[in-house]
Amino acid sequence: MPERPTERTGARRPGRVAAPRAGGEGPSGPPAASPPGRRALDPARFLEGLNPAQREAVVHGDGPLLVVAGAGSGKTTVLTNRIGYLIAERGMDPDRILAITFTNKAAREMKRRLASSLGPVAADMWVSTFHSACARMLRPYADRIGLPRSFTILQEDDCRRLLRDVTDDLGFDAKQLSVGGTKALISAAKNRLVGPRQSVVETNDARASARARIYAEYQQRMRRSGNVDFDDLLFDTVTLLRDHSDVLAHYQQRFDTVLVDEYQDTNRAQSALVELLVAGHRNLCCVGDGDQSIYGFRAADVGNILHFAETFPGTRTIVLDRNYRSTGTILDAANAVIANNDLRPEKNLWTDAGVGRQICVREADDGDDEAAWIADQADTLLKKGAKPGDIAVLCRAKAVARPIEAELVRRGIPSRTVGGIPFFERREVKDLLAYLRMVVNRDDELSFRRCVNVPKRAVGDSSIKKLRSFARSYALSIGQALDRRHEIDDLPSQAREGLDAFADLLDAAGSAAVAGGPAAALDVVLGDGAYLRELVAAARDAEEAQYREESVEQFLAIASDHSSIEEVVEMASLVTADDEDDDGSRVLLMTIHASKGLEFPHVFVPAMEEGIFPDRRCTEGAELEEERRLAYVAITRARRGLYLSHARQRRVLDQVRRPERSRFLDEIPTDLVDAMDQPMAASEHGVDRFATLKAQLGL
DNA sequence: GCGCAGATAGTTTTT
DNA sequence: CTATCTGCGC
Repeated sequence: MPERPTERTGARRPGRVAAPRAGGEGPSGPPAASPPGRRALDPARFLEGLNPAQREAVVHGDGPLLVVAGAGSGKTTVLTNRIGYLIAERGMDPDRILAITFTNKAAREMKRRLASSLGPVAADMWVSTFHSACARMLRPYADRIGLPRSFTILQEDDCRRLLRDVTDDLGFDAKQLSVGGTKALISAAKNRLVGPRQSVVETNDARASARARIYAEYQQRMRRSGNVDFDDLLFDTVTLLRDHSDVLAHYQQRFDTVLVDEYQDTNRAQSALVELLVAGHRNLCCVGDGDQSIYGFRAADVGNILHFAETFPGTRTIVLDRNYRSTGTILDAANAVIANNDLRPEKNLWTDAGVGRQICVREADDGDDEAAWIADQADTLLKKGAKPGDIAVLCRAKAVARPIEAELVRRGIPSRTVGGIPFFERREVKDLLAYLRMVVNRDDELSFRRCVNVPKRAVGDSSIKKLRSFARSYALSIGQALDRRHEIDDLPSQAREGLDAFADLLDAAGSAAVAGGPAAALDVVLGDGAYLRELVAAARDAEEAQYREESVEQFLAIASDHSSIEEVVEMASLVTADDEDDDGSRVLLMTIHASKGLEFPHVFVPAMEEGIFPDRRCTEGAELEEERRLAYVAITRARRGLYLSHARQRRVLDQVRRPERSRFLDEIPTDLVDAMDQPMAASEHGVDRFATLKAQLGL
């Protein structure tokens, strides 16, 4: 049976004790056997094994609390233990705690830990990403801001498709106004809480003002079809709370305390949301590290955390700078690199874990040589007893990972690229999702266009165009136009029949969903097998056909796990990362961004070259500092071994380049680096040392 | 309205 | 290099 890509909360799993670090755990009986009821919780449990600073953060009472938590300083422990302590010691109602994380993965991990220390009550807590929390708060009141409550959330590529349409329809040249650029501009505007109107006012140059007009039209069409994009979730929720004091009051009273993880990565919209929610009681605990702010490109504002105490007067600030993760050498390197940034928090990570071994820096001939070297090193580590899951390759950009993965595959080293092809981005899954969306929200024009003729129903582009222009001339949504299709006279009869069949199918799927849930609705959609036949026919080979069929099966399995179509659709929109379990059996390849919050015994960072890392567009000012923070994040993922590499020659965009080694490499003190500046194999495994020496001597 | 082939543009990082 | 788009013939 194929592994399901998602998993719901681990609340029902038998729990382990939330292990406080630093092995001071007595033999005081295993609570694992029966998760304790709330009454039975002993607050002291949440302080066990914590250092003084961590303890202080856990027991802090009312009022704003900022925990500046360096990498590997036990911040997740502090956050979860604080929640446990609030419940156990202060009798706080789990149902009235809002904990916000940045990624689904982090949310899941926190839920898991809470479930194991608190038992079933943990399931009542709101532990979610900003985007999920917003969707949840927004939906019941969506009509207040002119959105149907059945609004659906658009994926990135749907947004782009819509933007392309808008760009064309307004008569702009897509070559001069790239969709990507426009999307970035709109996204930045929304994240700074700038609406279309203000955006038009703010611009002066021609290109930006064209984009502002596109923004306005894009927004209008989104509304008309009952859609929101990711950024709208934040923007609209803030608007809702700002403009509707009764709703604001409701949510302010709903939550007794709010906790936010990774606060350095919040943007203006997110911090505004938090400020609104806690304005009454000011019970807010934010955790973060300015040095790990790596989402500036997504409008994150480090200022949110750097100026936290000014925004919330009376803030208690606690710095966690004792690192429990890495060796002294790795920390020294990280500290040395980040010290080159101007704007940063007051802190320096330290450890008493010992120096550890030196950092290995390898200069490779080219990308292939680099990949071979990494595979060699990984192989050696495995032979010495490391598990594949102890090793991670962290890349600045996804493209860098490809040749490395290929090499690992060639060598038979099990590996997995995290975030490769997300499940919900697969074509067949998107097709089926479009059907579900249409059942929930018939006005969703993009979904309509996606599935109306899949499988073929003789409703081609020109028929869709007629339907759209009919809709436009009567100010109807696409769903209303569909329902009044008989009033359109110039539709070919085949298309007419196709639309009839389509509308009937949606109705049938809708009733099936009411009776038997989302899986039943999908059964109706898949009904006569036409879709599957087409899917298989379109596949290049048998392998692809099977892969696609499996996707459909998996999607059915996911659907049958949910009680309503709405739930499936929302989950699919919000869960983006692929959630396969890491069972430690594979070397992981991922972007540095994706690695935040994780740790590995051995970390490789390839392509440490000017132009790639730092990226060629980010070589000065604030952008360079963000690149440097990224390097800091990468380095601090490593527990024991750190392997940095660069190549003298690299093919980028099919061009051969000869990049300089990254300045970040030169910011690491040379005494921390393997003395020979040669393959790790040299010092670590005697065999290769002679070969290297001989090569150097020209023998 | 459909399907194929060739062109083509796009590549930082993600909820 | 590769997913997506355009244009052409059917």
